[in-house]
Amino acid sequence: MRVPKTDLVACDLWRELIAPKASLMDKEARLHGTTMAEHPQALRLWLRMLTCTQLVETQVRAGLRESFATTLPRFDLLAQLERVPEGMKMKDLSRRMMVTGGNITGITDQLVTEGLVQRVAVPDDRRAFRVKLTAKGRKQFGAMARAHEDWIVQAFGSLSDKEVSTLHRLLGKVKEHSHNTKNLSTDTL
Amino acid sequence: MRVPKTDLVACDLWRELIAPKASLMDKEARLHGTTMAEHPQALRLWLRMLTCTQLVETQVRAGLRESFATTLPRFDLLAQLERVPEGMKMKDLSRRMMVTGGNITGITDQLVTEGLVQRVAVPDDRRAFRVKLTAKGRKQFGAMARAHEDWIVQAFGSLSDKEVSTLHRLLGKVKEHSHNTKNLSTDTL
DNA sequence: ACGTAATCATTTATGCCTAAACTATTTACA
DNA sequence: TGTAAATAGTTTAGGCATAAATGATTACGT
Repeated sequence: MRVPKTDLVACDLWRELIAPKASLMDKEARLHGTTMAEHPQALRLWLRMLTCTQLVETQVRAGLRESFATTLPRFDLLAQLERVPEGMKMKDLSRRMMVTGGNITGITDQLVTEGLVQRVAVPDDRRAFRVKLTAKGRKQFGAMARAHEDWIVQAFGSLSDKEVSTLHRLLGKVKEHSHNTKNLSTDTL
Repeated sequence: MRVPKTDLVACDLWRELIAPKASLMDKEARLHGTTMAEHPQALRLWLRMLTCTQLVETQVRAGLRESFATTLPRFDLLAQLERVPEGMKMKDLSRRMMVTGGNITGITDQLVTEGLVQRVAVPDDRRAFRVKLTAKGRKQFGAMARAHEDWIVQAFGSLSDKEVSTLHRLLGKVKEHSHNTKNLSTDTL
């Protein structure tokens, strides 16, 4: 984690600083009438969320590296393919993994040289490939997925079932809101 | 947003898949008696959290790039320095930002050539530097911080105050748990 | 004191990730 | 049909991130 990376990035803090600034209502008014009152709370939430993500991600990355000599992006790509026996086009992988196409090219190249996936030509579109797991890839992913699941369960092991589902629900709202507003503001990617 | 990048990384999905596997109690037992019952729920939560983080992070990165021609890691480093007029040692920056020392060296180099920070020798330790903001750096960071705050408030704008504080509290538990267990399992970094 | 160990910063090698430019193909439409 | 636009994938240049090795300095134990 990482994202890691991206540009991940995370500052653990400079939190609980951020002097209380005036003009709270102005900013709130700009935000199509939400009920959010003081911004610093959202900022603190964001920084904490970033920290949590990075902590879990770091552990997962270390596990993948130490136990399987692989990386999180490669694991993620294999995971996409695992339940799609006929494979996926690179463009679809790009969309699903929320990364750029050039990135998919690189990760796929690695997995091809490791013999875990293969590129298959698409009959009716000579531009496109279909990336699919090899038998070796399917076997190797199985072992990684089991370990991965353990790591994640452990990472959230301090929460009750109810707390997990509350988190899941609230983050769902954040996700939907982000998806809805992103096309309006900056149409990146 | 990742983050970044990070090795950030995120797969949006292969979620709501993961066949219900047997041996639930075995794994639960391994987890020092938490109340977590079915793992897939934790996995789904994790993937959603990763997605949310990456969505917000992508927007922040785009904003920093388009509005200020800078990057998230540089912004994060400036943020660390902003409230510490005497500056911080590179080692401290590394710890606070949860990245490796070599990374801090690179980001600091960039900010030095941009004239936003400077390295100052530490009198009683000729190995170390103290990195501090220049006047230009302090001014530039102020503008970025204001915009950044707006973006974050907007990203969480669909949540009520209560929901924000619930999220903050639950993620606090995850964070503490991670901090407590990480030294026991893998002592990375 | 002196030598070993720890610490601070940097360098090197490698990989992920992006944005932007490019190639090749397909689609649309006039 | 022929040309312009869109699409699939790759390439390139640059920044972020890590792990591991190195150099310089300081701390420590005996």
